[in-house]
Amino acid sequence: MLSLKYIREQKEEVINKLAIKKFNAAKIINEIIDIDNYRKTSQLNLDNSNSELNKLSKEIGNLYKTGQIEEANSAKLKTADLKEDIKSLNNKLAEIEQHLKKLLVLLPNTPHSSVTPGKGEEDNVIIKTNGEMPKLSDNALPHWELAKKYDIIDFDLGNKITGAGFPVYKGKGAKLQRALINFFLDQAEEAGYREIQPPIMVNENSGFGTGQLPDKEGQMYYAEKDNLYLIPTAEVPVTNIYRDVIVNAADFPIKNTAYSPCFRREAGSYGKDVRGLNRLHQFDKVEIVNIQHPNKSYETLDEMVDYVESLLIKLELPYRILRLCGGDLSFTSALTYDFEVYSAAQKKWLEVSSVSNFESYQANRLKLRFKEDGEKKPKLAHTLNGSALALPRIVAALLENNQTSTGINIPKVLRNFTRFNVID
RNA sequence: GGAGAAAUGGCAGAGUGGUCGAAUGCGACGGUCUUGAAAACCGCUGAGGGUCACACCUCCGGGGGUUCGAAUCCCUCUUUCUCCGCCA
Repeated sequence: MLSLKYIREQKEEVINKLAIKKFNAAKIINEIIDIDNYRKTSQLNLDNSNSELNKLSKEIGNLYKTGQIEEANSAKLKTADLKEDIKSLNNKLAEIEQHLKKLLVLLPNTPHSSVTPGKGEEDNVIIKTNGEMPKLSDNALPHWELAKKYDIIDFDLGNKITGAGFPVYKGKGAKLQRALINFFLDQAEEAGYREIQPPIMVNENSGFGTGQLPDKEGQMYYAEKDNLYLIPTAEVPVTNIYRDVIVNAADFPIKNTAYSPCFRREAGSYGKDVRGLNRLHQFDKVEIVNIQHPNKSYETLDEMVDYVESLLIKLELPYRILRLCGGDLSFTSALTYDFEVYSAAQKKWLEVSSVSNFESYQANRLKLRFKEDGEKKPKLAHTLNGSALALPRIVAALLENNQTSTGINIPKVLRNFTRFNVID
């Protein structure tokens, strides 16, 4: 969430910036400021009453010590009203704070200055297109046909065991998954990321910390009995490692990577674009997460973009990079670059990575801070993350783009991992 | 799942009703000494609210209670450890 200080001090700026995200913030912000003022006066009242009670208690203690029992007893009587006040002031303050937080959580992150206005997907800015477009024969098959032909991914079987969107990878299909995961993790390690194997279920606090809760609650699978959520991305557990932590500024940038299965309910997306591997309820992904000093987070974002790009080049896939417009930017992000690969048989661009800077938006929820040299108070750090990469659409593009009459060729960089060169 | 013990600052570890936001040690940081470093010595060292700055207030796992007053007593939840049971 945005910090109160920022909202108070840069009210107009916040309103204008949120307008780029098509969010009308004026009313909420005015309410927030009013409530915060009320909070301050209530806090002051409470503090004064507490202070008075503390003084009285000390006096009573002294009276007892010097044997002035009667005086002590009569002083005690005076505390009753005060205690009553404190109790109700406390309750009131708790209510105010809760209300304030509820409003703060409604505000999305402000976009970076490079973000252009726009309605949605159609207004995203293509900043680069690269790689060779494959030339397929007229009888080229989409990946779901190829998956069946070579018996490597079984959607019907997944449907039987679990339901739609839970495919079963078999034989070389399963090995290809494992190869990609290992390739991505090895690459990340080479780029300086520490490998993490996180829990794939998280509690409510973690879901709140990275911004999935409360607003995206319906997108996560939820185990009611234990009050736990299946993660939609490793971003959630990995970033939450640093919840309530004051990190050492000398440790920046803090780089972690993790492979995890990801679970998404995808409530509300029917029919369109969901064939085959295009949209699943469970999929595999390697995520990279960075924690960085506010002055350097955009440098780091660029590095992450370069890194993701290097993976696509190594996999020999045609790709393009988009800068998301205000209307398509996620609730928590300040700036996001999407990567899409071209899946030649479907003749579609498929999103395979999303690299974002959240600035201090998540950090404020997480209370992830750092101490600057010579400064007394800790400051909020910046968090960033990106997919590097999400597997299913990579697999879709690899299968479609590399199909030949004799089988599907595995890209050279993966052959040490798959230990086969062709799926046939 | 059952029985018992515990949870205190970056870490270790005192503290069983007032003078405790908290001894002591280690670590970190600053300084003296040194060509530099180590050692030694001196100093400093939690977070949040509030203030121009102070004052003041809150926080000793979470929540609730007793009391004029709670790190300390009571209830409850969570977590950790030990023992038993079960088990990949």
